[in-house]
Amino acid sequence: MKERLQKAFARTGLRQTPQRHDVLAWLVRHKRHSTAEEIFEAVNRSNQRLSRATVYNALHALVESGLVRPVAVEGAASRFDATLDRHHHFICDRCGAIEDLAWFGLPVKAMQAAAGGRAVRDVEITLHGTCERCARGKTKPPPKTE
Amino acid sequence: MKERLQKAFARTGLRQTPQRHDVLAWLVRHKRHSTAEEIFEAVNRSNQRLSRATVYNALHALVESGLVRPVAVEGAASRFDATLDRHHHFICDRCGAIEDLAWFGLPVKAMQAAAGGRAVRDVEITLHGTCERCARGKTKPPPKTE
DNA sequence: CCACACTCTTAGACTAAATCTAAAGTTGGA
DNA sequence: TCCAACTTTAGATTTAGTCTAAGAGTGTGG
Repeated sequence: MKERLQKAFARTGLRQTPQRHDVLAWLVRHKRHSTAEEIFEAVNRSNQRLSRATVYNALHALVESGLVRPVAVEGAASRFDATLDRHHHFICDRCGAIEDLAWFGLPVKAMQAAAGGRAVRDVEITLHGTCERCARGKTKPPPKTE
Repeated sequence: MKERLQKAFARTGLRQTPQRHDVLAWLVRHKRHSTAEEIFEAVNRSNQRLSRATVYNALHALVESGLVRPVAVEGAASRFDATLDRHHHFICDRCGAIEDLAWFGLPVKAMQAAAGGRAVRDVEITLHGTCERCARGKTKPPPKTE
């Protein structure tokens, strides 16, 4: 694990500070999609002491170098995701949970046609719907009677 | 136009207040992807006087009823998008511009396989890369030399 | 091994986005 | 008309994220 992170840092040329290491390690270890605040608390709780600003700095550096990906969630604190493996996301309308989905390919031709002259670096796919827990009625049903 | 909005409201059963109308009208008329703040200023500038909270209320009601879609942008105020027509999005890494792309279909089977038992309501696709303006060097190049 | 330049981290102030609250205004149905 | 439910309002409040200035860490040339 240590080595995996070492390599990741080496590969991207990003200087590895203890703080950056801890942030990335947390994201790799915990597959949920944490907010900056959660990471801040979690890492501080364990060993290292690091400031809020450092969490943001580290996250930005990691995103910049591609080791971490921001998961865009509307109307809430953004979440982050170590992406040493490719995957898509599913967000539940009702409870807001973010789940990982297996990677599936895209219609590259159609996509490039739509993109026109733009240089595409990455594609982000998010499915929205109802997660299995919510579908089973584990959470309160939507207020609409209709 | 008026009628189009009328119909949209009727279709969803959402009560049409002047404020909601104005917010939706702005989004339909201006194809850029506005923030709540922009809408607040724009609508107030013209005719109606409406409070910040109302803009948020209206946007949430509209999103709820499907007339408007939030465009999740990490690390910035969320933007909104009247979607009476289907399309995807492109976000420029460098300048942050959000552009609409022509709709293209997805590999439905693979997608459903990845989704497993989850009920999918919608799919959101966002391409990331460099927009044409930035590619032409109209903005400062990235600091990396590498 | 030291000095210097550079990068990173820190605490806390600050800004901006979004929500909450309590009161007043609308609306439609009985 | 009257009532109950819903909507809007202004402004306070909460929360996310950035900024700043000072200090610590790192690495390279001497």
